[in-house]
Amino acid sequence: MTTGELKNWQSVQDEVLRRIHARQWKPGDFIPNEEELSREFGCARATVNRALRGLAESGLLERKRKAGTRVALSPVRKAILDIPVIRREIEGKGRAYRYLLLSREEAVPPPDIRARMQSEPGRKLLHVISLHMADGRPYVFEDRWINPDTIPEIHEADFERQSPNEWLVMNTPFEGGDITFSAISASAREMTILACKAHEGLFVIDRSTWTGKGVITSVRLTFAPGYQMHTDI
Amino acid sequence: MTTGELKNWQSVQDEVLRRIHARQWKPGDFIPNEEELSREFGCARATVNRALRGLAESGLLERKRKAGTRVALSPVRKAILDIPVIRREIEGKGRAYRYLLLSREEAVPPPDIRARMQSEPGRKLLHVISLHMADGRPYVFEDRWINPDTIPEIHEADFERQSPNEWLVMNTPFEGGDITFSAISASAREMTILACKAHEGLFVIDRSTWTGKGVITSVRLTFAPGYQMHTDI
DNA sequence: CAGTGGTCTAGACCACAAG
DNA sequence: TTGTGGTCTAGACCACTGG
Repeated sequence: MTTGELKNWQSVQDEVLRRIHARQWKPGDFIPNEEELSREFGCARATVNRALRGLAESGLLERKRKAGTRVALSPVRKAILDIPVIRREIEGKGRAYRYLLLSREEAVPPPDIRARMQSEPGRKLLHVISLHMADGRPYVFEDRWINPDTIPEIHEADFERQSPNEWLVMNTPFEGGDITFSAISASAREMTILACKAHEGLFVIDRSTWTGKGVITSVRLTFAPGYQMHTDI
Repeated sequence: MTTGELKNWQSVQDEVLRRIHARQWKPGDFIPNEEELSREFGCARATVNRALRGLAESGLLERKRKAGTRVALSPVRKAILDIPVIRREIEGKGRAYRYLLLSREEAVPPPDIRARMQSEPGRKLLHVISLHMADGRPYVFEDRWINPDTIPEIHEADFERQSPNEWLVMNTPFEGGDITFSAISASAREMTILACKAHEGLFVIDRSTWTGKGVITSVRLTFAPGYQMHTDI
């Protein structure tokens, strides 16, 4: 069967995907090398490379020099989650955003926070607690520690008007970080702030971000009951 | 200041990142076009393109034809989550994997499942419930519906030996799907199966996958207390 | 050692969108 | 209309790795 000329990398990728889904190329099989494919498709090898590279990045193909390219046996699928600013997330759902600063103080952090932020024992950090609301109802509760050493301008920030979440995103391009997703059961504090029932299951995101100068901030976002994080794969 | 010759796309990308982090190029700023940068760095335009394309995909740059390339104002960071087979996830943590089939039957699905799987009213689907254990303790509880119309070979699957999770990954390369993450509070059923206390917060993943023939499967994974999903950004 | 993917190049044309 | 990114090409060399 001839497939005609596939002149762009998208159509090459589509054709490769088609063959995998049609099980013409099965998991574990080696597929022809780039040079052969480029001859078959009537395009340059670079075009085939572009197509296959994408599929390898998404985990569907495994590529090794000398060995060749094979269809992944157990494809590790990758889900891509967008992490927008909370205000945008709420407004994006067509709901009215409101923000409330609950507290702002300098304090010595508890051991777990201190460890995550690699700050010295006894050193005070900025502790900001706030609430984001959608259509007047609590949406997510933000408990954040900020290291002023890595971001001195923080003292000029007005957290009455703008949430630390938004201020930091706009003012400190970070270089790296990590995110942890988990679930907790609502305790008295969450009950009060999020206006939920005792022991409701709550979705939690813990996030830390850093630059070359060290850890900037560590935050726990506790979402109101019913929150869902969704993505396509 | 001269940066010398940057001959590969990685070093070009690093240099661009450096300038953004050093706030030489600030959020909202336009950066020089590809042709200028390629002259400055002493490399081909394609090399600059490769470097900038990656940064645009990760959300740090915004590129538009004719307009040019600018540093994103509010970078929508993307977290990439690996979704491995559960057995691999457990074994990857150095823990002993065990799998238990709890039930397997043909049944008419409840309305929410039927809607998600786009199956006809009254049509029976395969319903498989199973438990994955790590070091002898419940790890995650798998409640899965499978549409035999889209994957007839399912009847040959031996779910006593291999979990539906693994069987499906190995046997049906899917074309698309969606994932939802949320939290619930443990009810009697979860208490029994996961051996946890009442009302503990549990992490939940709902996932559906499809091919051109329709929805293959829809699964709810309910994780034992303390489960965390982690990634770097 | 040799075969495969990974990358760079110089040049070309195309597609989109701002003015 | 025109400037910018998006892509393709043909060829070249490099880097890794299996045999």
